[in-house]
Amino acid sequence: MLRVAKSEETRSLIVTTAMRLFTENGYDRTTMRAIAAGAGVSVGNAYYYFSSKEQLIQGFYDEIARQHLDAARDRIGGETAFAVRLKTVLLCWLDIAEPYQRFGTQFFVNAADPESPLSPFSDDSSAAREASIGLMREVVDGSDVKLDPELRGQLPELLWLYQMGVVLFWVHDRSAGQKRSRLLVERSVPLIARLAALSRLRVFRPVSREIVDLIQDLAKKD
Amino acid sequence: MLRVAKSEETRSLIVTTAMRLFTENGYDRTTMRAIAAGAGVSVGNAYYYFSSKEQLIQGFYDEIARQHLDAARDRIGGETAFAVRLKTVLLCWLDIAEPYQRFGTQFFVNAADPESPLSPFSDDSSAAREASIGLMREVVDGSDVKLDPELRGQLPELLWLYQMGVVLFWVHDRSAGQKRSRLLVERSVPLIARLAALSRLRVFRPVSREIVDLIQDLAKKD
DNA sequence: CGTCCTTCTTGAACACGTTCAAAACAAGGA
DNA sequence: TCCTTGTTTTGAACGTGTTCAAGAAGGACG
Repeated sequence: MLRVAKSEETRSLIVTTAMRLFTENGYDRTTMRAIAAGAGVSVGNAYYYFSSKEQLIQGFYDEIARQHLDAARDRIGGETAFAVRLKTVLLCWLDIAEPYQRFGTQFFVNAADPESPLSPFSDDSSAAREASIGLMREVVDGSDVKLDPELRGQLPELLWLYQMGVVLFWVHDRSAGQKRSRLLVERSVPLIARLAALSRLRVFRPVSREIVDLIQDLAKKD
Repeated sequence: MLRVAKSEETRSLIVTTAMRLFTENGYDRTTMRAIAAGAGVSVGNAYYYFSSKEQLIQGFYDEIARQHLDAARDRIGGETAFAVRLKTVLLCWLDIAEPYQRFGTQFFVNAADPESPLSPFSDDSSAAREASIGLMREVVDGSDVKLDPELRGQLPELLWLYQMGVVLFWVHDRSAGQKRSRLLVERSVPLIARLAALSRLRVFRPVSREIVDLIQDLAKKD
């Protein structure tokens, strides 16, 4: 199948060129014509492989997610404190995403569109979403945290939502090295951990139960 | 100044036409050429009054916010229960925004761009944001809720953030009459109220104090 | 009335994302 | 070698948001 190899080569040449230009000049200032020219193909050819300009960044997004999963798993190995595990995972994401913040912003703008396949809530993203939630499950299960057992099953999904919140903050973060986002993580993680621990207290239980129920009800598609 | 009156008339004719076409056909499918033609002016003229297509919806957004402020104030008058007041304000927003959900979605996509003046966190939106936070302050102050006094000052801002979360959910909500969003409000408001009340408990105080501190530190521009 | 100045208005032109009919290419079979 | 079929590639063309040089309209002042 020399044919297939050649085809794959063209495709990857296009996406590589696109990523380079996006990081160099930003998403908006990079034209499809420039990408095609840079890759030495026609503009129509780029559209033969990618149905839109937006589509071009999906591959890039998957790449970041994959890197994060690997690096985070590596870094939390051995650690048993819940707060440390969670903090490590989030800081790790900030580390990996840092070089791309400039055009990452544009990505998240597109992702904000509920109709877009790039939305973190869309069906198209479900694989990536499940993987991220899975990582949060490892964070919980690999730790020695004591929890209301009712909460335990739902916590990974809640933590993923919390992570989406951090990402939202990061997108708006214009501080050097995204240090405000780091500050947010450093100081909100202990809070989360504390709240999770509080879930076992009698006064708190009805609240955490109701949170779990509500999320389950909202998740129902009806 | 007949001149000024004429100018205002043209401006408002353009924005009215735009709103009509947006609601009829959606944001993307409404072209600037169609808006100009519908208003009986040239396309360049539309750009004389509005610097971009996006800008055209800012006026509309202000309109919704104003309506919400009026209606919500009206509806919570007399009521003293914190949870009821909060719930009323949020349901009121859902009522008012309902007819526009279809192209409202597009608005919030644009608002997701941190660079956009439409972003709820931007300087350009600060007036509208302050007004919304002010409404939340009325919700708190007009109620008989007992709170950790440290939390009290910050709570309106927290509630505004919570409202932004509800809006984010609403944007993604495809259920009939946005009943999932209503469900979210109905059931999460009591939780919020309960958590607010818990803020006075000794075990909970360090947590609520730390939340207040964190937000203050993040608000510092440095 | 004529001359300036400001405010509005025009529509052609531009750059971009995207589409599509046509061509070029590759590989098998006659 | 020549045809057939499927894949890949091309670039002109379309529709869009946006810009801009040019002009029209409406006073103010001599």
